[in-house]
Amino acid sequence: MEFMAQKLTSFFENFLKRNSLFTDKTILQSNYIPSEILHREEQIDLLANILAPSLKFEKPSNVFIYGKTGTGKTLVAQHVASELKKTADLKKINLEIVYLNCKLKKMADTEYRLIAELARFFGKAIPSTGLPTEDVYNSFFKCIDSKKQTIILVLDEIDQLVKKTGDGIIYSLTRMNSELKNAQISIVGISNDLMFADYLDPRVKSSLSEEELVFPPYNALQIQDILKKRAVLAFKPDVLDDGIISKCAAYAAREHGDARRALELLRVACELAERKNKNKINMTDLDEAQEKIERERILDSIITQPKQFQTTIYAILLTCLGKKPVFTSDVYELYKKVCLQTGLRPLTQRRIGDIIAELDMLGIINTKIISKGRYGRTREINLSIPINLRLKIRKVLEEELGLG
DNA sequence: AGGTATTCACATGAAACTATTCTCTGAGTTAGG
DNA sequence: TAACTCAGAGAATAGTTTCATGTGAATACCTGT
Repeated sequence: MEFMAQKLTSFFENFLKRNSLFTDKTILQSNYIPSEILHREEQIDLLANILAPSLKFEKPSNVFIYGKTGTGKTLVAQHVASELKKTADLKKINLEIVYLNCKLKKMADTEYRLIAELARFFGKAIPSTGLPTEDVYNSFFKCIDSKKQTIILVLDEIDQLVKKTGDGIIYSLTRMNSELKNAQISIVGISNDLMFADYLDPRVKSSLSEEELVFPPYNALQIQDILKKRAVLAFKPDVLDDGIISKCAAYAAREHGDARRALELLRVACELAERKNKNKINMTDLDEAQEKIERERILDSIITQPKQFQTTIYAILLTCLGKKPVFTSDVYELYKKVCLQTGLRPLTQRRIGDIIAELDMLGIINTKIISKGRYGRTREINLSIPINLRLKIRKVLEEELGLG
C-alpha cells in the first residue's frame, strides 16, 4: 500500500515535470475557429457578397451551401456571419444572425423546436412542449416584426431536419417574408448531402437555393497547409518528425478530404506520444492514433445506444461468429432468444429491420440488400468491427445487458 | 433452348397506437374583506 | 371576489405495432422448333 502510494506520487510528480509536446491543445480541437481560413477564399468572398446587402437593408438571397463533412462549411459560414454582425453593430444596423444546428437532439431537430429556438433567441420564453406549433409561429412572427430588421438564419445540417420532418418548415419560413411588414428573413442552409436538393419540393428548392455554394473536398496539399498552420501554433517546435504532416494529410485526403479528421488524428497521435514520454511524434504514433480513434468511435457509439439496439448488435455479433452470410431472419431469431434471457420485451421483425438499417448508418455494421431469387430478398449483414475488437465489445455488451 | 410468369422472404411505406412530458383552461375551493 | 388548486383536454415527440405494398432474380412453366 505504502509502496503503491509512493509510486503514484512519483508518477504525478513526473507527469508535472514532463514537458508537454503541446503549447496549446485547443488549436487542434474541432470547435476552434482559426483567425484565417485557408483555401476557402473564394467561398468566403461569395458568401460575403451574397449576404452584404443586409447592411443596406435589402434582403439577401437565400443561400444553399453544400459539401462533404470537414470541408469548412460551418467554419466559413460562422466566420462570415460574425464579421457581418460586427460591421452591422458598428454601423448601428438592425441585423440578427441566428445559427442553429438542426442535428442536435432536443434543440432544433423538429419544426416545433426550430421555431421555438428562434423565438427564444429573440427573448420569448417558449416551453419545450405543450403548445401548438401554430402559437409558437405567431409568437415568433410578432416578435420579429415588431421592428425593422434583417434576420439571417443559418441552418446547419438542414438535410437532417428535412429528412426527418419534411420541407414544410422551409416553405413556411420563406413564405413568411411576404407577410412580414417590417422585418425580413434570409436563410442560409448548410448540408452534407449533395443529393439533398432532390428531396425538396421544387418550389421550396427554388426559393431556398437562390444562390448555391459548393465546398469541394480539400486535396492532400491543402490539408497539409491547414495542418502546418495549426501545428505551428499548437505544438512546440521540432515535435513533428518529417513526413508526419504529409502522412496525416494523405490519410485524410483519402477520406474525402476531411480536414477535421486530419486534425483529430494529429492531436491524438501527439497525445499518445506524450503519454509514452517521447519528445517527438513518429509514424507509429500516427498508426496507433488511427486505430485508437476508430476503436473509440465504435465503442462509444455502441455504449450510447439504447438497450434494444445493443441487444440487436449483440445478436448480430453472435450470429456473425457462426456462418458466413448472415441475414435479417437469422439475426431476428437469435435476437428473440437473447430477449428471453434478458427479460426484454422482443420487438417485431419490422422494427428490428429498421434498427439494423440504422446500425448500418452508424457504421457499426455493413449491409447489402440481396435477392436470393426464388428464396426471397433480404439484407446480408456484415460486422464492420475489426476482429481484434469484437471480443471486447461482446464483453461490454454482455455487461450492459446483464448476461452471464 | 428460350422466353415468361411465379414466388419467396423480406424491404419499405404509411398510419395508427402508446406513453411521457408539459401547457392551457375552466370548474371548484379557499381565504380575506 | 380575487387567488389558488387541480383535473381534464390537448400538443409534441419518441418508439413501436399493424397493415399494405413493393421488389429482384432463381425457379417453374410454357412454347415452338
